Amino acid sequence: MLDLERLRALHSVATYGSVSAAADVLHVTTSAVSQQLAKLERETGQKLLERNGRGVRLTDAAELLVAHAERILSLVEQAQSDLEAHRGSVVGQLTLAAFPTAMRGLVPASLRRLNADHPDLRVLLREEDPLRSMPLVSRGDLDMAVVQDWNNEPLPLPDGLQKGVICDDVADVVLPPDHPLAGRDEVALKELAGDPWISSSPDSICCDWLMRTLRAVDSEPRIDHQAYEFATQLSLVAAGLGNIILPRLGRCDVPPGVVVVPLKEPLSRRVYAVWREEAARRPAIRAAVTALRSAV
Amino acid sequence: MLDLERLRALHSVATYGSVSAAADVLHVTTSAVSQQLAKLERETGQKLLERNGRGVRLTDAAELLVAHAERILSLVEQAQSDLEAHRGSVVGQLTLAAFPTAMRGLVPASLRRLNADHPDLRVLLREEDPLRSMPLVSRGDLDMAVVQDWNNEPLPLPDGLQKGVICDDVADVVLPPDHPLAGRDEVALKELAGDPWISSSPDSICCDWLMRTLRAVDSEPRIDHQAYEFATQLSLVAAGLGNIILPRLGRCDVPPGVVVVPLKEPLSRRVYAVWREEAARRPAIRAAVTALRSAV
DNA sequence: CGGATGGTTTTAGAGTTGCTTCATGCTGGA
DNA sequence: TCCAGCATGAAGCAACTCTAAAACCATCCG
Repeated sequence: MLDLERLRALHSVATYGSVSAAADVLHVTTSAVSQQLAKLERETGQKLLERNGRGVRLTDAAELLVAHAERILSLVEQAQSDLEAHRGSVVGQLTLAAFPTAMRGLVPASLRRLNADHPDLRVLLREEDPLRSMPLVSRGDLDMAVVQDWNNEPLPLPDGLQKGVICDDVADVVLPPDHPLAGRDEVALKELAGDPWISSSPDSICCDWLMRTLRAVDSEPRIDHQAYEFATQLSLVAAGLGNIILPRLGRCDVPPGVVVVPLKEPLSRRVYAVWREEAARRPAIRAAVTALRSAV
Repeated sequence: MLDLERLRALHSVATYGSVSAAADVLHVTTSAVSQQLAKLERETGQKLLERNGRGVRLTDAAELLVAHAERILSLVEQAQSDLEAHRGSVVGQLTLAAFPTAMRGLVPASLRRLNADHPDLRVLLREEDPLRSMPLVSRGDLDMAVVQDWNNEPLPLPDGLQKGVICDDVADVVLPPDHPLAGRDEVALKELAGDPWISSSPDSICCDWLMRTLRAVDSEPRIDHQAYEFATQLSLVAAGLGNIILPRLGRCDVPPGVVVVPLKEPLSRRVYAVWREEAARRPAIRAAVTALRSAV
């Protein structure tokens, strides 16, 4: 009888391309994975890996087995999920990540409610940008991630994941006190072409998006400054160094003087929860989605 | 992660009705099965078995899990089978049973040929009546069984098994030397109504069939004698104690005096090989079927 | 050419698992 | 009430599977 752990090891090698990457995902040493695969080769009587340069390559037999393993492992997770659903009660452990703003403006209230409604569920929380959190959900290190996309750029959802909408989050422009348009009731983005801008963390999904959005109205957008936190960014705005786009979710107090102006064509981002489709029926997942939605 | 061995234990309990029966099928002690199931309960966090009289009963959660397990275990065996098929070469071990006549008239030649063509395949052979061999194939104790049915009574095939026709085997009537119809070229069964008959082993498929077949021409068939081997039965016929129906397959020398007479409406039985459908693609299974067919 | 580098396999040893045996508990029928 | 049948629990032993460390191997680069 084939062993599930071994199939999983092989599957991970196929997915992540090397023994060491697989070991990483499975949280064991490469030695363990290597030994498991050697045993799998003995059991099946077939060569599964061959050395290929510094790494390994799967043989045809291994590819065949991986195709089966994929279906088998998926069925197994579905079985677990169904079993939890049958139990009905929300218990156990849920590992959750959220992007920074949600972490402040959305998650705390949701989590308080989730804890109150389901005291036996242990939620482990961490802050993570969508670009990083979604692969972690796929590989099983996270059960759920709170992510967002912008209305002008839909988020690509990795295979095997499902998403549910949590809410929409409108963003405004924040201008320095002495900005010529500071007195306006609303402003169009292209009126701000040529202004200097302040962005958040350079390798985050937000920064990418800001660049592409400004490019639509300004061939050479000036993103002159960068700061991780909105509070810091607002200080820079107060000092007259540039504008920012500030989502309403998780907004903190703005310093005196700076002006928050709504956009004529509103920019909004949509907040989602994502999870593995095999886990869709877990009561803990359902409860977390409900809690996130009700906190808005 | 659920463990396949544990799922299999649960599945066996569901299929065979008790922990001890399951242990029997899995070739371990009841204690081992009991411990595995206890562990499975801890892992899933749900009660799976409850005591019921002297035995156990599955809970709803267990039934749910069994339904999943069925699909998972089937996929796993298919994967193994596919993997062997991919390898192509006929190696490993094949456990085969055949009904008594086939054991003598069909299997020896087939097996010699199979061994010659595939020296690396180890075939384990045993004699077993179809009524017993087919459940053994289902439960995995046998890989293949050679069985037969009669043209007037198709064989019911258990769920999950497949069959392939090997050959047809015509049967004649054997009459004592002094029988009034002993000189005939052929005879109709109903002409023999009222004669005494000799059958083989009382709990075999052949004896059942003989009874039902004779009843079609004789409301009160007289099955007066019983002997396990055809050679013995023929001696009884030679002694004038009754008639027998003798299949041509595996026929041994008939004693002097007794007369073999073909039937007007020939009775024939069809010989099949049966195997688990999950194992259908195993090269060893294919090779064995081929060898059986070519030996006819 | 030769050492540094990134990756895999091998080996030895420790901890864990899972089996068997034996003992115990529980239920239903003689 | 006792016995037979079935399930569970504890102790001991064998097998497994992990980690750590070292060996091995192909590539890259000075």
